[in-house]
Amino acid sequence: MPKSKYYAIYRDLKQKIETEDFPYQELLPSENSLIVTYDCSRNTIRRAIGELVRDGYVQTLQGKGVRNIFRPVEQTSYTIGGIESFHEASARTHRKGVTKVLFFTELTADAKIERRTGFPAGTELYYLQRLHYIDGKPLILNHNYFLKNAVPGLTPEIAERSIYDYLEHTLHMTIVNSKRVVTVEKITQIDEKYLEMNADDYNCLAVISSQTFNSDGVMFEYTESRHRPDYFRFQDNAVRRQPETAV
Amino acid sequence: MPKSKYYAIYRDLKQKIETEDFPYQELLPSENSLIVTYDCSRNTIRRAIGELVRDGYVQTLQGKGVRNIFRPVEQTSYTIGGIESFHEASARTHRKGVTKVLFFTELTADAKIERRTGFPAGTELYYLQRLHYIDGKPLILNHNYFLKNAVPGLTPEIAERSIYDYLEHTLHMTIVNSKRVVTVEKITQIDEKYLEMNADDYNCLAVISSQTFNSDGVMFEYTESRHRPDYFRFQDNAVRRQPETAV
DNA sequence: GCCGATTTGTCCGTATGTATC
DNA sequence: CGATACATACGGACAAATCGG
Repeated sequence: MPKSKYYAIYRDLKQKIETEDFPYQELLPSENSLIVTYDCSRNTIRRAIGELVRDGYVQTLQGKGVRNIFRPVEQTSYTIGGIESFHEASARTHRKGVTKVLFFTELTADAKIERRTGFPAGTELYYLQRLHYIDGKPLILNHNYFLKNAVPGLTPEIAERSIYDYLEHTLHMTIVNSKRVVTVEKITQIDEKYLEMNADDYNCLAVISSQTFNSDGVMFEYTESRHRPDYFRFQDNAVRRQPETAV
Repeated sequence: MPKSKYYAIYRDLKQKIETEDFPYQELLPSENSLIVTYDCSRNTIRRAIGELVRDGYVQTLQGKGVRNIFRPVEQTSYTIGGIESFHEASARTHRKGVTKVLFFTELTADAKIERRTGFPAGTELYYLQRLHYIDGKPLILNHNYFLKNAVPGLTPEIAERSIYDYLEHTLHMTIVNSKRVVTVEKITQIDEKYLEMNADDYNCLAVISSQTFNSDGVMFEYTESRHRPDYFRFQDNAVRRQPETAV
């Protein structure tokens, strides 16, 4: 948990915005007054505010101030920008998350797996299929590929609990970043069966493919998360930069 | 166009990474040496590097350095994090983008539109449907709602060229941020007709709903972009923050 | 295991530019 | 025009992580 000063200020401001201590559409206190409030430097305040901008909580306006534009939103969403395990996400949204391991094996990557995952052919991997239930409903079917020598000792029991917890707290791995792509794909018979869908209804689902890297710069995980479309929702806040071609 | 020093350094480093002036998986020159190279302060370098982290180009490792993890990727993607008009996006990816206006009208929001868009009932709006072609194929069907009094004088002719260009260069509006949600929805007859799809094949499509705000803090646009699933691709780079519940 | 050099992370203070009112 | 507010940039100090001797 980041215990830095800017992060504490960021969380405090964020919470004040969420609880409407700062009114919607109004300007927050100026940077200079926040400096006094939090007894810190200008840079530290600006850094906290910068995070809030990325979150879509506020917009900064040169010469005017910082406006609160936060609106509460359905919490079923997967928010972009951060990496979260399934268990962390369900805890954050106060839902009951359960994971069932459908399949667990070791295998060696071939040409087909290389194309799909990016792991070179010949790499030794763990491959597993897991089904995630939220409030009792099977909503996400995961295909995970883990680099065997980066994740030694993985077992179905661990996979049922939390792999990220195992990686971070037992193996002391540092997870750094994850490149993700959202696409829409045709449903397969496997999807239909486990996600309890009917191809006469929706015949597609939302797929998040991700390549995750640790602090050694190695991609240790490739995952394809297949989401039931009627419960899928992915959020983002984009900030406008003046285009290169502008006057 | 941001002409600040940090931004110039950011672009220079980015370009050097893309052209492999810095080798993949290796560390970039240290901050101290970059300070000499670019004749600037440490903060300025750090800011440029921070942007590269957000882009997923590099990862920073305390005590070690900054590692290049950039891999070239298909350019059909919509990248997250920035706001781009359709014309800007097709220029960036060197594709031929054409827009056709299917429908253009003025209307007043009712309860149904309020639920869908967030514009209060009674608000006067422009409503338009536009079809975007990429390299001759109709790939995106847009439903746009614009706040009439924020976007006066909008015409079908402008909508065929570029509305954002009109907003920024004629009306001198400053577009600030956009809240977006990606979902998967059932195809409609309209989609089927204009996107030249067949519901026996894919019966869903990817939908990006966005609420866009200007520097007065008013939401002036609600748009629903309906994408042909076989050409849809949305990219993201996520950075791991240590979870709150960590030891 | 320890120490020192290197490198990134956090924080502070200050100065100047630019937009708003 | 002046006061206020955010944006950019500089320089310095110390902490924390890494690595080699």
